[in-house]
Amino acid sequence: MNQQELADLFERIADLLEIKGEVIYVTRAYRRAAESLRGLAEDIQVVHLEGRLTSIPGIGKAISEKIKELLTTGRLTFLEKLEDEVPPSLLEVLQVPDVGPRKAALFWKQAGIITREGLRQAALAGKLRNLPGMGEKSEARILAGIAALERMGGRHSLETAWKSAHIWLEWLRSLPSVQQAQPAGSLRRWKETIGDLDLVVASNEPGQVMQAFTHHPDVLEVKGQGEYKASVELRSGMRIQLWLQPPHRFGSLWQYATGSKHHNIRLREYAIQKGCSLSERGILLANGEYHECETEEEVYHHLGMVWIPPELREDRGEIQAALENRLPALIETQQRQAELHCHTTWSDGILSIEEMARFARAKGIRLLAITDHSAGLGVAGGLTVDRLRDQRAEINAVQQKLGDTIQLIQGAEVEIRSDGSLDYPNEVLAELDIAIASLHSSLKQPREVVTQRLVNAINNPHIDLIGHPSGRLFPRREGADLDWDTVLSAAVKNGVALEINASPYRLDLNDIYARRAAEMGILLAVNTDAHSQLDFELVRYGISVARRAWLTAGQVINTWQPQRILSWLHSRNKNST
DNA sequence: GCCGTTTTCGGCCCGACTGTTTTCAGTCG
Repeated sequence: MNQQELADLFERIADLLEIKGEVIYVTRAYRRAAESLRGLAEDIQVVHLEGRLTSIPGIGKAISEKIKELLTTGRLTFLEKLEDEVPPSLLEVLQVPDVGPRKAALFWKQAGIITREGLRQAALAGKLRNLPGMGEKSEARILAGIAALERMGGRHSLETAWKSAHIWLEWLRSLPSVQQAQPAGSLRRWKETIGDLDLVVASNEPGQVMQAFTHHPDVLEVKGQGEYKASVELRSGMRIQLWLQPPHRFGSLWQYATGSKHHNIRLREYAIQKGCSLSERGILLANGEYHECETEEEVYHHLGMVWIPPELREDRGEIQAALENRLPALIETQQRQAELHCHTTWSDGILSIEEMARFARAKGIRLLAITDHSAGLGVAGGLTVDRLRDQRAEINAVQQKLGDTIQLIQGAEVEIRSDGSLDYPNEVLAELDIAIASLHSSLKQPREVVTQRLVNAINNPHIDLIGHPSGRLFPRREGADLDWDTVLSAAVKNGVALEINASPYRLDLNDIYARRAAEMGILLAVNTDAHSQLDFELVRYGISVARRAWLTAGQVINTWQPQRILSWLHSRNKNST
């Protein structure tokens, strides 16, 4: 059992306890522990074996005992008893919008409802309206909520969300009563996937903005609307939440709406320690005065810390670091100088080597590695050894044609076969300027097997970089169940770099392991894995993972001068021969 | 249930919005 699964179980316990009626602080403690486990980059087994469980924030005596029981027996008596008391199927009722723990308990205890379908039937039969605190409107909301749940496509990719957000922000900015419109929420923090779009607006005529927003032709339904915020569902199924404040309070609003929730809670707890109270309206000082903030910087500065980049606002130590003025100088997109992973018509790309090189150059890329697939990946039309050698001639020819405006090197994305061997023999790998090894198949192998495959590749002296290490694909394919401690240790030992694949459907390594890797001294590479010219634009998504991982430019190879990258690759090759 | 340069006990983020209420509870972010 890994920490993600443990986190899911503790969330489950929190939900069930809440329905049962446990005091809020107990359930909050379980949620805090779950969140902490999700952000843990270390292997929980190792933490357990070294007796360090209670050093994890939010995990004390009681929860650490439960973790021990789960890790040693695979079961948890406490949860089993709880599930006897509270029907677990109530968790699907809890997912219905506007149904929280109190309502779920009400439906269960007073109407015998324990499933979502049961809830739907009861609502259709008009049996909910007579329950205490319920009425016809609440009953209708529940039916609408169940319907929404069924048509909602779940979370959106970062790319989908940003494309939509840009259109809406442009539209909002075109309104005469809007002074400022900005992205907020998980979008602005560049989380891997996005639920709702959160947008914030500064305006002195909030009523006009609200009116225009809720009457936009793309709006299917207005879910809620007040003076300061509105929530709508679009015809596309996406939801948008809009927050409004006058310009002199915009900083407080933007800070609040950006989150994360855990970051805000931590920040507000800190504010209390300092004798003030923080909210989306401003800072309530000890003397009773309200300090309103026009900018986010004012909010953080007032609390005695530097402004925190949104990507870091996940309650992973950023507030302490900001107080001590030791936040990293995060990598920026425009610092990218090299692209080390792309495909051409030689395998499954859609452009020739020359076309890719020209487009890369236009994007400011000064070094481009052509890394087509090896033969083993049948679907991608991978290169045999003979074709690989032919390709070198074409790369040289294009290099000659383009002169010193861009440096081209030859690499390959070498398949790690299901038996752990590599797709090219060592003497062929040795001829390459850069060798990337990637997993594409047999990702469902048991942890020890799939981990060993990756470690074999890392141990090969000719491999420089591991491509999209876990192999995950949003939204469908889970990554391999890797033993990350083993993988990262092998990478450190061999000086092999790990890729942060920038495709919004991969984002692999993720932020948590990228941060851990960098802390261990492993080099990272942010690559787009481009198959066409448009894919070069995806770099921003990869950079967002790097920023969420607290990375500086120096830790990411792609920001290095071409000459430095070549020296690094050269030194690796020399060491191995 | 967790946690502590104001506490090992007594706290635990804060406000907007909705519906059923007539002053508030529940949900959400």
